Amino acid sequence: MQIRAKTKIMLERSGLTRFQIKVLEETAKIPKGEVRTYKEIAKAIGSPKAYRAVGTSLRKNPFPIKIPCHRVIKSDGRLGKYSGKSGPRKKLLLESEGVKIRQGKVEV
DNA sequence: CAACACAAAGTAG
DNA sequence: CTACTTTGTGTTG
Repeated sequence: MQIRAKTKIMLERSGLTRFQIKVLEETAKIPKGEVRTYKEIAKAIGSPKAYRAVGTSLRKNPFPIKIPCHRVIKSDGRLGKYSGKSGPRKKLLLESEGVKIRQGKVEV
């Protein structure tokens, strides 16, 4: 699912930064059944070291409807804090999309 | 300025 | 292997 020009304008208008827009676009481009690491996202938007900023941005997730943040994981295959303690949501979501989990890690 | 849904390399166990 | 520390980046409070 790709973000449309209209949506982008909407994002900018929502008070997001350029960095955010790119993060959201990249995240929205992740195909079903696949995952992308924070690092890959950061690299894709031009700041390979801003992986942390990516996480911060997704955490604030302006559009949870359009942005499947559960497809964004850590570089070593772990899910990250999205799963947290409130229950295995990220894991279940990913598994439902065809991503296999191996002992807390995404299948490599 | 401090914290954060991170990464990588170093040290310690 | 896990856990903790430091450095780097951008957003949030």
